[in-house]
Amino acid sequence: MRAVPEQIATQILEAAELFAVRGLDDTKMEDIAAATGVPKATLYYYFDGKADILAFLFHAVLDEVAVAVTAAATGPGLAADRLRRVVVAHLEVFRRMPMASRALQFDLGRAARVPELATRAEASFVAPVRELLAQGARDGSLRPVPHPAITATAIMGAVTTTGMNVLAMDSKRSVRMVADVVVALVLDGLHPEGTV
Amino acid sequence: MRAVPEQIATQILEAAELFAVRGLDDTKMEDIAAATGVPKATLYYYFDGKADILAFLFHAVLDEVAVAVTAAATGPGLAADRLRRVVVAHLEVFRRMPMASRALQFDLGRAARVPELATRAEASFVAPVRELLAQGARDGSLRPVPHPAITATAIMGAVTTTGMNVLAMDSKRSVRMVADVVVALVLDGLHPEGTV
DNA sequence: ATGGAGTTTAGACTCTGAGTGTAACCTTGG
DNA sequence: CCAAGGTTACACTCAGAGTCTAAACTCCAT
Repeated sequence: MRAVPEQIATQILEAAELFAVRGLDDTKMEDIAAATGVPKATLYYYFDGKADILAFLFHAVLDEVAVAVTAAATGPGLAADRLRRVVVAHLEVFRRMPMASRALQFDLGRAARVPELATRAEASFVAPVRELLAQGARDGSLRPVPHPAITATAIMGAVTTTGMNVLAMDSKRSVRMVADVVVALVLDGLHPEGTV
Repeated sequence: MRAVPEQIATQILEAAELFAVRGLDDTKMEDIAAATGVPKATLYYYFDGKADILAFLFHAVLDEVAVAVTAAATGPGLAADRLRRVVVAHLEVFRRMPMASRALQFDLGRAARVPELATRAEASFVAPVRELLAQGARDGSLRPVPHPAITATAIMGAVTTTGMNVLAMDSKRSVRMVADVVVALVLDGLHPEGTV
């Protein structure tokens, strides 16, 4: 993949809906050319193929997540507060880039096969949350957990699944409300008050 | 899709690894024929095409989940105990059918596009858990939540993501241990003891 | 201005692989 | 023994990804 000009990058992002609703396979290069206004030959000039265009899109989403999550995770305050802000920040990406998020979910397998993308997904969310769990155990704002990596994975699953199924699919739900539900689950659990 | 003979069904299940590691597109009908020992023409006799074979595989996984989760959800005991058993039952499927689970995750988009499969996935997990949340609020074993559907979605995300990334990918982790971690997160939350 | 390097595009081409169609062969119950 | 339906080989069509070529254009640096 060559350095992609601004103009083309924007077009691709805006055409994310193509991939989101039909998936990579049912999207012809000519469809992409038509939707973006970038001729097929030019697309091949910049990208190594159809999958490479998708990878570019995923890259953009994961960058967005990485930046937002890192900022939230390394900000001020107790670990528990930062964890809340991490969840909100991640969920906001689903609202900001619903189509690209859906495309990512849609062709997840293809993304996972590009090792760099899988690593980046891990680094964008699981690693920061795992670190936050350790800090929370230290500053007393979070209960120590026996397997932070697995707990972090579970939290990521809760966030991405709600982000995907609720925020990216239905623009009427507010990010704040969904975040409150997820944060309440993750921090308070489901046991009735005073039972823990 | 015609009624698939036992023999062929078993072969397909066993060949799930093909789809799990390469995805549907990079798997040729000839690959499937070679892996299963079922000639290409015979595959086309029983299935409506490549995607239909994948749908059959997904069907098998979701049936497994639906049966296990329903049994756990409708068993005896308080809602909180049943919720724990639901999580364990669901996670056990990832261990029992790791390759088919990975295939499902891999080509998730394709599955979601087949409406019947999407509905079935919803009915297999989200609906029972949502119902359990309502029962738990009644029997006092679970805290009432403002948006049970979203909470149920978040729980499903936590379970499927850990099942996928931990159990289906790495056979060394025990289902019991992973289930304990997820259940602790979902029931107790991360707040330190006595804070809630 | 001129030449060269890189960008952009059209269009024709190759090649892979999904899916079809046909006909042969086999198996089994009546 | 026949008929119906299961099973298979093989040859075929067709869509679409990706390649190649060459022309046109842009933007410098000399």
